[in-house]
Amino acid sequence: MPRKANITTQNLTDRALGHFWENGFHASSLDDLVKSTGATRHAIYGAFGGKKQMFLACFQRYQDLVVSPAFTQVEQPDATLEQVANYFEAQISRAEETGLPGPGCFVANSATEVAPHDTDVLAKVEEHNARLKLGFLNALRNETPATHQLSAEELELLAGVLVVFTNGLWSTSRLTQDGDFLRASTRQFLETIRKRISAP
Amino acid sequence: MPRKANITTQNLTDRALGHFWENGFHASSLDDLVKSTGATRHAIYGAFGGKKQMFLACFQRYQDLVVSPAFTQVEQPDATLEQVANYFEAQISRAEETGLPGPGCFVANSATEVAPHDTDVLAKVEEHNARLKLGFLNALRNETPATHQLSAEELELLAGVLVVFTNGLWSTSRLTQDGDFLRASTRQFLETIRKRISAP
DNA sequence: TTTGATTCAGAACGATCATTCTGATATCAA
DNA sequence: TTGATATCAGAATGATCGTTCTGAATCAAA
Repeated sequence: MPRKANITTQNLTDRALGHFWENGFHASSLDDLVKSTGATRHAIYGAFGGKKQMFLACFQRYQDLVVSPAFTQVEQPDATLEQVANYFEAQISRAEETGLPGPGCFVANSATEVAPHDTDVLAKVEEHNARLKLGFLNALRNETPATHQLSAEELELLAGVLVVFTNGLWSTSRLTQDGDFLRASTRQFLETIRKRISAP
Repeated sequence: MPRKANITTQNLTDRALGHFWENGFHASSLDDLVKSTGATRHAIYGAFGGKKQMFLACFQRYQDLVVSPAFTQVEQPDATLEQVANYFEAQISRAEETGLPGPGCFVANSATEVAPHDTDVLAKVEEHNARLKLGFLNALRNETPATHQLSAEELELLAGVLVVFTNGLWSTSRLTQDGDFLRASTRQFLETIRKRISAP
């Protein structure tokens, strides 16, 4: 049992998250993490076992801290595209407060940089994308009028399209400094989806 | 003037391109590049001046070798969404031949990994995205019926949506081994766009 | 063949990487 | 206070990084 616990494992994770989020895995050195967390190397290795495990802990923390609070509304049984729009707005305004161009999405960044070469990260990324797809599908179903225009397969594909767009959007948020552009793109996209699933 | 030129600068670039494309900038060491090109360090530094400049040369080579051949059809004055679909199909089938999950898009990868921390790469990424947007806008205009439903601003935003989707799609191609999923997603997306710009 | 420039393979370099280790310091039970 | 333990700051370690350098091999022109 620890005698002193000035820095908890969760605090450590919270402070490291920002650095991994912004710089990715390879460009985040242990020195950087020591500086940004204020913890000693000993503490980091004691808490996680290594840089990689620390990264995975930050991944999980990101989902709990950033993804879930904004996305649970999409997963509600009665959610529609309005909740999807709220989810996008929440993430865009958060990015604006932090400053654009921003770090984008921790998961999307990991998907391109780390996941292709690391099965652990790949599994977590796919789990995240599956969650997004399920939530989007839920909203699409509720939005679709009773007289379905689209088959179940088409609806599922559309949910996948939403996931693809989402990943592209957070990628864009690493480059643009214009939050309103992200907002307008999202609105156009959702308008397009809405027209697609509405009755002709 | 060189006495011996077994390996030209272009050959060097071609061979390094694959490694940077798959592994990104940070995870591609000089040792890796020496091995994958078959050239000496001396040759690499003589031809480019450093790892970073070599990366930029590969970036340009990627555009000439991969992007332009598939995208010029979208930039033709009479191009429509059919050419856009052909562009996607060309890239997806190329990825399938190379093997999925694949390296995705060199530019999209660089956009998340390198561009936020390097102004040179950022400029090239933005240039690429601007080119895509212009081409997509061209196709959207030609596809739109004479009695416009959408304003010029909306059409431009839609072109931006296409760019966002594109980046998300190539990101997905780094994770999935199912080319038909990419195809189906693209088809659904383009169907959605088509319905959006068609008369009601 | 001799010469002089060029490319070669690979060693050398200083910096930095992730990881481990070492005393000194701080904390708590007694 | 004392003694045991946990955390501290930072040095040590071996590996690897990007870059430069060295001497041998290779070439075209004399």
